[in-house]
Amino acid sequence: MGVTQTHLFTEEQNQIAHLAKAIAHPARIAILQHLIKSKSCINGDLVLEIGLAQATISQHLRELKEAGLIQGSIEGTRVNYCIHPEKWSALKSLFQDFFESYSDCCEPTC
Amino acid sequence: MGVTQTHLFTEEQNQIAHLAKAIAHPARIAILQHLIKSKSCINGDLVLEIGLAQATISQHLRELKEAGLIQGSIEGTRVNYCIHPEKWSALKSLFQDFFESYSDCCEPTC
DNA sequence: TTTATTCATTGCAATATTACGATAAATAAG
DNA sequence: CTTATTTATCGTAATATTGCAATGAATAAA
Repeated sequence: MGVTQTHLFTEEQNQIAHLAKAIAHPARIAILQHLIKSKSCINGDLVLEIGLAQATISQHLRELKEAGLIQGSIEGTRVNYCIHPEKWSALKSLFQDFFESYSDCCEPTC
Repeated sequence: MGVTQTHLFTEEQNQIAHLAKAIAHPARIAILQHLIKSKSCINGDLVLEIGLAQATISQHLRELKEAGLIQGSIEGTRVNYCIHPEKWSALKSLFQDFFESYSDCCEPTC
């Protein structure tokens, strides 16, 4: 137990849940918002901006990278992280479709 | 440790993260999709539809209820669960704004 | 070369999540 | 009243997440 039974669900259900999990932490939202605001930014900025330890930020960045939402390019001793445009679009579409599958079709009956 | 430092983040960041967490499990996505499809439905249906144990489904339903995304009304021995329309709208708006804060403003620089 | 800077990784502790059997609570059916 | 049926809750085990200090790896600066 303690492990999600992904085989019980559709590809789409797992995909939505997986991407939701990637953004299911305020630090990761803060990171994404900061990347959006400053277009591209370096890891050190984030440690100052957010009050978490460097190791913790690095871990959150890795999770976002593994989900495909951001990408990083090495620039000397620094790393330039930014939003992955295509993946962001895909995320947006996936969630939009999911959210609209309700408002399109349904009226509450209880 | 192991506890999220919510005080470091804005209300909005915590809100988005919290709602993302509520839908960050394929079983909960499956439940929401089923509620959407069948407009209103009972718990027992979900146990059959999804392959998880009754106690597990009940737990997921509670999490969705705590996030405000669904509501349940007792009907005999059964409970009629359905999407909470206002909360669903709020969720949709919150995420839409978040997603569009990127595509509105930014071109990748790396 | 030596030293500093930046970021990733490792290892660990605390806590949260996922899943389920067992059981309780409430109503319906007999 | 007795017996299902349905759902919630409790307890527990397995695993995942969060956070950080310490350390490593790589480049830049001196």
